[in-house]
Amino acid sequence: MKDSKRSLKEQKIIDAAEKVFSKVGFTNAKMEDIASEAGITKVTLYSYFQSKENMQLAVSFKALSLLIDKYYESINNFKDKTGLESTLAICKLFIDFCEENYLYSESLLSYFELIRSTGSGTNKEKLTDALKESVYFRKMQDIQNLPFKLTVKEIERGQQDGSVKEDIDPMIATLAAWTASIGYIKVMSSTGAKPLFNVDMEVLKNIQFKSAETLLRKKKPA
Amino acid sequence: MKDSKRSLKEQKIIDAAEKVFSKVGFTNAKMEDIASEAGITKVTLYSYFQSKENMQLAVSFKALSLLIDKYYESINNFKDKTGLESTLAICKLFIDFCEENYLYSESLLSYFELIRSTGSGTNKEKLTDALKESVYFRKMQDIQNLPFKLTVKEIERGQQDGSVKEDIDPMIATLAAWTASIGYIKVMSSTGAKPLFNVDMEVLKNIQFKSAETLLRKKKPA
Amino acid sequence: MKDSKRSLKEQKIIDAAEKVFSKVGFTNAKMEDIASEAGITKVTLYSYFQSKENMQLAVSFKALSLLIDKYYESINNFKDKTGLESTLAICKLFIDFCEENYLYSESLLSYFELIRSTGSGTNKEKLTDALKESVYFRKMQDIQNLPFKLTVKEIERGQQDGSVKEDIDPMIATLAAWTASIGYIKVMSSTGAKPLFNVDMEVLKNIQFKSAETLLRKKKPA
Amino acid sequence: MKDSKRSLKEQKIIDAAEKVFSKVGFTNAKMEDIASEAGITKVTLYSYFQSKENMQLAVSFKALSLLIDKYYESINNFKDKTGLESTLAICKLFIDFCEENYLYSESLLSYFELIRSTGSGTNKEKLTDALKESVYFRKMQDIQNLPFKLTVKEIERGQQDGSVKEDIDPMIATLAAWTASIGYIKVMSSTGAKPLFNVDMEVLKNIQFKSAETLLRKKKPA
DNA sequence: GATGAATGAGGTTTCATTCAT
DNA sequence: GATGAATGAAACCTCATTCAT
Repeated sequence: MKDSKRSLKEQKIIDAAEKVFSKVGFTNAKMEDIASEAGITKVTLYSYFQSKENMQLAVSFKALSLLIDKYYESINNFKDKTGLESTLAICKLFIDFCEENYLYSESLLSYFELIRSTGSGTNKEKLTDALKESVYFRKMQDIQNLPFKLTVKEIERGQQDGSVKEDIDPMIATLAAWTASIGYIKVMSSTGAKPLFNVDMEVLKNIQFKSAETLLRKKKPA
Repeated sequence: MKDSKRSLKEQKIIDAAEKVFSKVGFTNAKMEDIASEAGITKVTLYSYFQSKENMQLAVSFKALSLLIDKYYESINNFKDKTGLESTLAICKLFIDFCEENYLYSESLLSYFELIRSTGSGTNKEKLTDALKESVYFRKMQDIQNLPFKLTVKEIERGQQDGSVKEDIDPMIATLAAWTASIGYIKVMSSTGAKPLFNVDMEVLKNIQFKSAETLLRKKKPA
Repeated sequence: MKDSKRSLKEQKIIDAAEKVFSKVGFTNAKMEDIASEAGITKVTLYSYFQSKENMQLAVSFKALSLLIDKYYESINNFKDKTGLESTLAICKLFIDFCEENYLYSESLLSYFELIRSTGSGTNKEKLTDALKESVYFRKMQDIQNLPFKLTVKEIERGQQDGSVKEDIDPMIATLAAWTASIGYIKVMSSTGAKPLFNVDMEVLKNIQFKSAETLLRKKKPA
Repeated sequence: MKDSKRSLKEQKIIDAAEKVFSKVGFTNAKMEDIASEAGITKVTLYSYFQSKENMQLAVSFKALSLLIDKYYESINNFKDKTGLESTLAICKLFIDFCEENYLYSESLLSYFELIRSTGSGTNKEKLTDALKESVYFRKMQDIQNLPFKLTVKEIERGQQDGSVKEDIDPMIATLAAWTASIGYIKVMSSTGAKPLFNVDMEVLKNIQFKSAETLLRKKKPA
């Protein structure tokens, strides 16, 4: 099969996987169902993805790729604005992205949890050789830090153009923003976007958002 | 068997389950292994916990119970301090608790993700009748909101004693703090507490913590 | 416990077992159910009967004892009649006995199938040492041939009083009668005494019965 | 898999089951053992036969099919002989068949006992829906009456060609013959074909056989 | 002796993954 | 490359039997 054709089919399978993962969650998803959703058989599925976990990696990769594209796009759109504005735009973008694609945010999280095993004493087993050799795993390794790097760059730009505090480490700020977003997503996802305790989740989102701004914005000199 | 004795054994089993879950993760954990870790057979295990998922609920319940106990203790210790101090202590406590017991934080998260299904159209299947009827599920339902309620109460106390801003809704503040903590935990757990991009996670924790304080603390009148 | 008391309880248990065996069959019968039917616990049950199979032996023994009692009674009632009449009475008695107590006929059959293992190459395993040592097994061995012997004796009496053919071996005749009865019982039990193919089972019984008579009755000299 | 291939494998499994059932009896037979005897795994076994009971039905079906084939063959061989001769040949065939294949005779008996539940108040539970829906159960229902029908037809032929009494209901005669055979088989199987009380079982068989002949044969007019 | 709990054995099921064609 | 069948691992379940108190 021509590469392009194979690639097309691969996308179709990933789409099917997303559909199934979204509906029943990764654990409950059956390879059989993904295959039939993609209009192929299980074995063909396996010729594209060597394992179920690999499949999830593919989804993670798609998620991260999409996210990075959006980052680039946003950064480009804000290239004439301040670094702070660009950084905040990125933060908002990330939260919105996760909110709109719960599956993607879960995939990303699960990926970062997966690689956590490396080095630490426990559950090293999770990261099998088979996995490490997977195409998508290597693809992920290549881009996994990009979102952070891009954000760092914008914060640094902000520090240069005077919109962002100078006494904050850009990497720390990036992680702080990431952290706040992840937290919001997790809490939000646990509630299914329904008001929790009568609290409109939008209000909560804004608070997290403001909090990031507070962290970054340079106070105007009196 | 006397209730107390059965309860004791139940605890022993939960301990075994925690050990196994911690080592290999919930998905990879084998009932057989949990049983032998607890020094019993699989069948006996099933006579205590109707399913593997039930077992996880038991761990979640233990986690939440422990957490709530700590909440009460902290609140009691801070009863002569301001509401703000008590609230911040609770926040710290939560983060520390999760950090020290990754398994517990995961269990809690998985529980909240589980109940997310109720009402929302998708993945309702996850919440089977069998699960709903489980003792631990009902126990969880009884206490799941307590941490929030306790936090709200302390914030309200802070508003009365003048240590906490009056223009903030206590519930929203609680969720915001919870959100920040969850985010930190998730990110931390993805890294295994190793420095991420050369950033000491303790610094990140402090930022999240400060952020909560900023949200709550009433500015001193000039 | 006094022997008499123990014996009484034993009977109560056997009664319970019979009830349960009759309702769901030996294989589907649960020790638990037998115990609760007898108003005791499973372990107590085991203190009376070392195994489920032993229990069936007890039922078999009760069945055979009852049958033998009836044989003696009938033989006594017919002691002034011819040997043929007495023999036929016994045959009828056996069929009626089995018909009225399907469970008993099954128990007897299963006992004879059980002992079949002795000596023959296959399924020797069935007859475990534990079983051989069982009280009821030994009791059965003591009386298992009595019905045959009693029948043989009546046939011999018939040969002496001229009512039964002299050229027939009494043991063979006995077995033939036994065989016909067993066949009838088996077929009957497969149909639950409902007409089979519109044939009234009573007619069938009579045929079997006549057949036995034909086999035995000495033709009157012309 | 082609139907023929699947069917072939099914036969292989049934053969394995027969071997195991014969050796240790249905109750003691382990699915695992049947599987390994058939050179497959337990799961594959289950993909062919939904349950152990189903497997027994399959054996019953094979037994009945074989028997029916023999019936047809015999009837064909005797088509130029009298109806009586053909009928007696069938009777002999049945007895020989059971004698040579104890497992088959047991299977048939157990099948007829199984369906006995229908209608009668007790032990209806035995006949679960799952069983009723089994392919082999339905197959059995389709052919279960064939042996009787074929026998009836031969008896009727005998009545027409003057070899069989006219005053006997063919169905009753059929059942009588069946009954005698079953009885013989049961008694024989209880003894393992060893002489019982020093009686050669062959003699007994002959008696049963003669008895059938007596029942059927028309007396020659003087 | 009586009891509740535990055990061992094996039937049944589901599913990711692999094999043979 | 695609397919139906098979495998292995493990969840889950029932029940006769035994243990500990």
